[in-house]
Amino acid sequence: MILDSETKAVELPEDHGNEIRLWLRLLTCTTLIEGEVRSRLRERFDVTLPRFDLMAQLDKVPDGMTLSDVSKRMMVSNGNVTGLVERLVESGHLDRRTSESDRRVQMIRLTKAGRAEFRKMAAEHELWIADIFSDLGPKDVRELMRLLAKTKASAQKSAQARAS
Amino acid sequence: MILDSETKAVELPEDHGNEIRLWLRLLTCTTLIEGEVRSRLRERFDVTLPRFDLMAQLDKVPDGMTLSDVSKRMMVSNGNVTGLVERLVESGHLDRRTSESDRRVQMIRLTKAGRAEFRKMAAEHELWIADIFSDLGPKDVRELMRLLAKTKASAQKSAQARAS
DNA sequence: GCCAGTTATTTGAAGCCTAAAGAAATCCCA
DNA sequence: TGGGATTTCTTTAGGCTTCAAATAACTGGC
Repeated sequence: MILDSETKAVELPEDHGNEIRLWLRLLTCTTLIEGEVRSRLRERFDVTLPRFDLMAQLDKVPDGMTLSDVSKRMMVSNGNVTGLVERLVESGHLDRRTSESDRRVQMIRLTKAGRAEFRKMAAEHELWIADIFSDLGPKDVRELMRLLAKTKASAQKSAQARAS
Repeated sequence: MILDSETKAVELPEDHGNEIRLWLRLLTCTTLIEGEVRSRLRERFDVTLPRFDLMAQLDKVPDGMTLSDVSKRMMVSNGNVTGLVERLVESGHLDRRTSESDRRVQMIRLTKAGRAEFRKMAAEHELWIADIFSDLGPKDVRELMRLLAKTKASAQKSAQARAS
């Protein structure tokens, strides 16, 4: 607590430079890696990152999921998913059908060809990621996981507080 | 080294699950925070994140910089910057002029109004970031900075190796 | 059964983003 | 000094992304 010349409580502007620098560094790392993955996906498989991400979500579930589920998991808007799915259905990677129990709901899943294609891409993708992080030892990886979990929780708390 | 039944060297597919999980967590953190900052900028100042980022780059230099400099610093394409700048000049935040020594080059800088506007936004932005990271202690912040620096270097090395 | 409220998705407008091709200016070196 | 290579920026086509509004289907209470 700091008091001014008339003995009144004063808010001193604190310095948050370290947090800002941390955020910028986090952003730089992600942008760098994301750009690298994006380039390689395009070069190697002529596919975009959002399409790959969507297929990755669907590969985890055999029976497909709803558009809303996808949109929550990918942390993008509903309208975004609509267009993305449309193009992937068009190209034969996805299968889409209206749920019978609730006709508002669209169930989507990978086609056989889509799944095969994805598995092929995922196998290489895994090697790229391993290479990108190859200077980090197992201990570094563990520690980063821990600190990022803490960061995620902190950010969620902050977002939650604002939303309510 | 692993040998198969005929005593020939064999590449065993290694498991890179931890690296993949680390990358996904890194991406989640960034997406979460970026979305939060984006929402707040829109709500509070009706400005987009790319515009804020561009203005942040220009606030650091009094005499402006070239479009190429901006594009390198922001890690986005040249064409992208052209459009962004156009809109910010239109709205009176930026001043743009052709360099006299090299007529290919466009020098851009914040207008007086643009700088004032940015400073106002930046002050609040700093508080948001501080709040978002508020569960991390100073030690956590230092450790994250260190590990992300290492990550960045590793990713750059990998990208460099591919490019050459 | 009906209506108000909620939920799932789509649409539309605007902006962001990339890659690739093109235009203009400069550089460099033979 | 001429001309090919390079650099800087813009343009184009296509796709991604958001927000907000619209549509359609479901749910719960009466």
